[in-house]
Amino acid sequence: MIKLLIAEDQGMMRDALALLLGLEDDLEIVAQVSSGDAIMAAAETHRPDVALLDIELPGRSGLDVLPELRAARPDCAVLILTTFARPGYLRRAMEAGAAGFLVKDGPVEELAAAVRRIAAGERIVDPALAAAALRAGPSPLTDRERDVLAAALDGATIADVAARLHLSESTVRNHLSSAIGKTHTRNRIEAARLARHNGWL
Amino acid sequence: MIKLLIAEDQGMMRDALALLLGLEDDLEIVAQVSSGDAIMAAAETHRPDVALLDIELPGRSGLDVLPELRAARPDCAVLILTTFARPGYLRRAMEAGAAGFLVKDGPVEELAAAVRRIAAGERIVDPALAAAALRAGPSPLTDRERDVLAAALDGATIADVAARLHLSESTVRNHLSSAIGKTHTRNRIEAARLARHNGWL
DNA sequence: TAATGCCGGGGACATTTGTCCTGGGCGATC
DNA sequence: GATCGCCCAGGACAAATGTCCCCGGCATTA
Repeated sequence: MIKLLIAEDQGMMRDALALLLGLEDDLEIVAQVSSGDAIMAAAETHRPDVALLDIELPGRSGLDVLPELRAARPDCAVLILTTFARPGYLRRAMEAGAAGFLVKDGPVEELAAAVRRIAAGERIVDPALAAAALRAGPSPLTDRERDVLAAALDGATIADVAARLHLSESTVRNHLSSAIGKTHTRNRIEAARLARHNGWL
Repeated sequence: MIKLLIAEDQGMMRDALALLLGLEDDLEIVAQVSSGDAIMAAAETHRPDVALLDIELPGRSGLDVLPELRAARPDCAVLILTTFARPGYLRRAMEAGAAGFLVKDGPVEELAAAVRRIAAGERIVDPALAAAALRAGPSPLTDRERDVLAAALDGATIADVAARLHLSESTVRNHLSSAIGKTHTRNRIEAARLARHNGWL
């Protein structure tokens, strides 16, 4: 019997996954959580064999929790299940020790199969996505450039970003300019969008 | 027997919905499509009693198809099922004759219940969302302002937008300035984000 | 020890953006 | 026929943005 933890914020998707996987004879859902903050506690109490983690979650993201979960429960395999096929997501997931990476686009049958293979010790990666990850390369951004881009993503002015990060406007300007150059874009909006698309934020 | 059409692009969600609803004795899935372009043809050939439409779809959006579907098959009730609880979405859906509006956050049980009630002629709306729709009011934007905002959403410069819409830069500037004023925001990024959030695009 | 890279900060400068004003054309409405 | 709102367009101007310099501090590496 493979014990499963599901972390997914969208109620309908979470219920559906739990119901469908629960129908399988060899699978058992031992925990369902809807926020990233709840993952660790649920993993500690229910000791699942496989954790199904969404990335975009309220609280901490699945990718954030991943390293901690791997450290605390190395025998629990992690399958990242996400809507967005972003190269940087895949890269970070694999570097943090995920056993698999699945996009929600595929048919549901893929899911149960992937869970079984992962429980058996295999690794699962979408080949097309892996290629994209290699093509896009690792993030060219420094930590600060990432921070500044992330803070500028919602249309904040330079003054806003400077205030939010406790930096001077000059510094913010310089980091932004540098990020724009590295991403070969024309302004911070394009730079921020590209960075988000590649999973660099 | 209630005949159902499902339009949903995310494979895993579509499969899960079809499977779960198919388990109900009084429901029958007669068509599943993954793009907005395919909805009309499927509705014509399979003549469903209820159509479950996602909004964000490749090709035409569910809201785009809605009026046409209502006109061609008035006896087919439409239930909009979406990830995003945007006031403008709800408003457009109801004005175009949708019988219900459901957010994917809720539990799956809601869904089958909603389908039955809609098939029986009732109307379903999330009360909290309805309140938000009334609070946000109708879109204050003119058609052109909407176009220009939508074109500027991805970080395009004014020159880009002007070229894309075959307008002069002055005109684009003016429409943007007007949209910024109407949305009480500080720049086009904020204006575009707010408009998208409210479902005005 | 020297070189390198990231970080925080500042100044000068050109470009872009946003605002306000003007104007003409067009369709709907009164 | 006049009025109103929207559309398109241009000019003038202030503010924000992006680029290119500069500097010093600090940690890692060669």
